[in-house]
Amino acid sequence: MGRRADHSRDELFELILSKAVEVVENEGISALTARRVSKEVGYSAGTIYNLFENLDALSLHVKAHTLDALFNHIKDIPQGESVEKDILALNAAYFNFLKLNPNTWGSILDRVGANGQPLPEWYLAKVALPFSVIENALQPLFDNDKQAAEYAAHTLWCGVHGIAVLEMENSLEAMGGQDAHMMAVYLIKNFIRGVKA
Amino acid sequence: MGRRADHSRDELFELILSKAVEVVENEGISALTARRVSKEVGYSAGTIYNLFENLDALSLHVKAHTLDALFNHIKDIPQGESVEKDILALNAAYFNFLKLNPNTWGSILDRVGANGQPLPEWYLAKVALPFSVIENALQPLFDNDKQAAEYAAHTLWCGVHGIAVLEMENSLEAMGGQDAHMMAVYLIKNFIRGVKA
DNA sequence: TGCATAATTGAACAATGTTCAATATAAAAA
DNA sequence: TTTTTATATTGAACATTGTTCAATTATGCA
Repeated sequence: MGRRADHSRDELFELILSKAVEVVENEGISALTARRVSKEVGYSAGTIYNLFENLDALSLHVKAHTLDALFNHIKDIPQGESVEKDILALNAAYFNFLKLNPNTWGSILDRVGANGQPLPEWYLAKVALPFSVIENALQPLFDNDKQAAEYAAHTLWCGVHGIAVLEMENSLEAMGGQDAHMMAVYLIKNFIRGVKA
Repeated sequence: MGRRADHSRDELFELILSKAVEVVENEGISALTARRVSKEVGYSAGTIYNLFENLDALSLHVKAHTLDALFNHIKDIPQGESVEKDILALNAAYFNFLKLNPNTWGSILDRVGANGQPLPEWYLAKVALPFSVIENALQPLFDNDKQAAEYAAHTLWCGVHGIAVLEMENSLEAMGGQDAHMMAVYLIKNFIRGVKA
């Protein structure tokens, strides 16, 4: 078959990406294969390679989509109470997102940067967005020192991320099956108290 | 070829495992294939399946080996100064280990528990060992409350782990390329100060 | 020595990512 | 409208993967 009138190049890009997201949401990143996506889209496997350099590129876009969704999920959380309450609200929203999206969020952990290539700028920018929300919430602790708030936000949220990662891979089983959300609460409370002290 | 006198069953198990570790150390987990390991060992690929249920089982043993190595790397770090100094010494050793063993440590993150199966008990026990070292170091902060020290150790070290994870996948690039070790120091100091307060 | 047991092989299968010559269609030119 | 050009799409093909298993061969024992 030759050129179709079905979709423009951009439409096809979005179509493939949306079907890929759907597959990952429903069945996890391991189900994301060229033939599987092509079947969902109604094109042959080769067509995918016309729009994405390779499968890694496609899965990177799926991950980017998840980062967008996470950002949208936390960016409008009501803020303005105490720093601790604000951060804990973001934390709750974060773990809520993970519970709602185990497969897509799990895909973020899979083989990121494992191909040796550095992550592209546009992707790193999406990684940074959720962190910026935390930074804003922490800012009052640091007066007008943006650098300090940024550093604290990065540090604290990497920590929260670590708890989520270990939960995701079922390693929290090794520690009496503690609840990840509550562990994060404990980490946050003590971190903030330490910063204040 | 039939049964050889070269190795006993146990010897062959260890031989395969040690070659697998070697491959992962040198080239990363993605180089761990049945044919590759079998070539290193001098047996056919089928033989591996005589000793390991499948490749996931082999790679789980490789990861377990890494956990052992990590535990051995930190278990004799001198302790007995202040809690903060003790923990920071462990932290330094931890990041030193990661720097020395990027491929094997990176393999720990790869697809753990992604097959849907729960992790076996013997593996979870190895995950728990390094945490117990942290627990001992934190104990003085909690008098004789072992539960509290354990919970704090789990929480804090999951946090440190998270920083290490993001560094490993090059995502710290998204935050101005901060030094992971120093971020962990910052997290630890504030956490301990918070617990003390 | 011969037999039973078990270990080892290697071919085979299905599935994967990826490439690319052939082809069919749409757009442009005549 | 007809012809030409350009390009999107296919599907077969290749290399590599995990995994299985009948056939084979070596070992330990009777």
